[in-house]
Amino acid sequence: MNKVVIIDDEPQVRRLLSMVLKSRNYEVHEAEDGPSGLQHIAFLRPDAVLLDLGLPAMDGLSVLKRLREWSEVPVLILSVRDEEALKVEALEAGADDYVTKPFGTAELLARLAVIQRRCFTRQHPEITAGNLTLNLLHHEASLAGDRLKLTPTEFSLLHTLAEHAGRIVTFGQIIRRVWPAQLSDQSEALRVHISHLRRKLGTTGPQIINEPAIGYRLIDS
Amino acid sequence: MNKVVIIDDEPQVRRLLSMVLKSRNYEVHEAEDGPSGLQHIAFLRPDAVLLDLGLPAMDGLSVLKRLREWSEVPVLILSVRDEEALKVEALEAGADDYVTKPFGTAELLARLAVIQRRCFTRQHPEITAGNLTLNLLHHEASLAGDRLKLTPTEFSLLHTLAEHAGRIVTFGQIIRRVWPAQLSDQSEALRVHISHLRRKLGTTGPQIINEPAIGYRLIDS
DNA sequence: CGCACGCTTCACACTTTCTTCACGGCTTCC
DNA sequence: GGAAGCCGTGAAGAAAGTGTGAAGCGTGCG
Repeated sequence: MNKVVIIDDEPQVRRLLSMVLKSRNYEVHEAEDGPSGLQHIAFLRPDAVLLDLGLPAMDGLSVLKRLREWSEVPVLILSVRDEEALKVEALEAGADDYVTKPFGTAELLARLAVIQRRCFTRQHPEITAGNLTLNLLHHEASLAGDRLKLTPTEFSLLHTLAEHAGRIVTFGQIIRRVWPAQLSDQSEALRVHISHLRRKLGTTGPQIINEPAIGYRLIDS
Repeated sequence: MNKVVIIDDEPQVRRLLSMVLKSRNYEVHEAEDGPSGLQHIAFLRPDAVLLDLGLPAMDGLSVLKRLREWSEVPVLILSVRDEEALKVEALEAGADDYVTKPFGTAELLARLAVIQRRCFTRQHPEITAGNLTLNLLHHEASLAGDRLKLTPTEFSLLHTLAEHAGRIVTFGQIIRRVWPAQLSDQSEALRVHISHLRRKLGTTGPQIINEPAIGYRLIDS
């Protein structure tokens, strides 16, 4: 059965969603704020998340960003606001789709089905490649037990490579991941960051191999 | 590079989209109606499609349904209409997302990135011919399990041949695929690259057979 | 304000890949 | 058999792509 976590502070919205989804055979779990929502997700490993942007205390965008540090579960954003800026921000932060309240149940279910159509290899909050370990939850990287000091961009870049360790990741894939919705060409910057990463990884850790005109590959050893 | 096909009957919309996407390093191809759009997609195998719902003659929904019979390329719907019924119908027919005109370029790019990221984690498109395997997503080729080190041109060339394994591919077809928008005659270079490929394929893999004055054919060994 | 930090841009040396050229072998056709 | 066209491949220069030090730019902070 499909598990869904709903994060919304309004009980009546949660009840409505819950009813609709249960009638479609979803297993529904509710949370009324960001922190408890994250806990639910970490514990239950749902197949999708419905997230309200307008939460008290910790807003939906922050929840999403935190979530995306360790999980790629499909997220459907719910919001009363119709501001393009917020939509874009949420999409850039890793949301999979966006529904504006009030919404029809048909549209909701259709969009939910779309974002779920992709089946994930569920993600551990930790990635390892050889003697390299990335803790996505805490944004920490360590090499053979020693803590690496990485800048945010470097971490994101290494994350992208490590996630597909051993395989080629194309320049386009990297740039879309590390610099989402950036108009200017980042390939110049990319080379520099690769250079920095290589220095920090040293000769004992995994190596970043260039595949000319295609991309990079992280290999153990 | 990322290939995108735009299907829209309004030239100014195509031009705007084309400009925006080209600045983001997409390779853009335009079509002004459904049938020619489908032809483009079939031939170019783009990484994403932007499809207008309000086309003359064959409407966007029909195009999408036809497309989904044989391709899973990510499709982003463009439409002036804001009817929920139509949105839902398009999403259910297999569209990946939906943007309502007029839209901001930032939102467009963000949504395009999202549906492409989905493609990134999707099942890897692979082509096989005998003991040769081409992973198009990662630009990797392997022969009996061992990875082949191919240059971009060699990969593209082998891709073209493998896609039609067993059948003749003419010089013209090859050159148009491997060197698009190249005016000078590449037949000299083609022979050299074929030579290199043959060496890398060795005697155990598929063989590249010359059909004099016509083209080449890849046959399983 | 001045400083530290991270990101980007630039310059330039270096590496890999692409194209061109040369030449010899092969096939076809008369 | 000979001429003409087609093809394969080594070698070398041209072009494209890559690595890295250093400088410039913006931001946040004491």
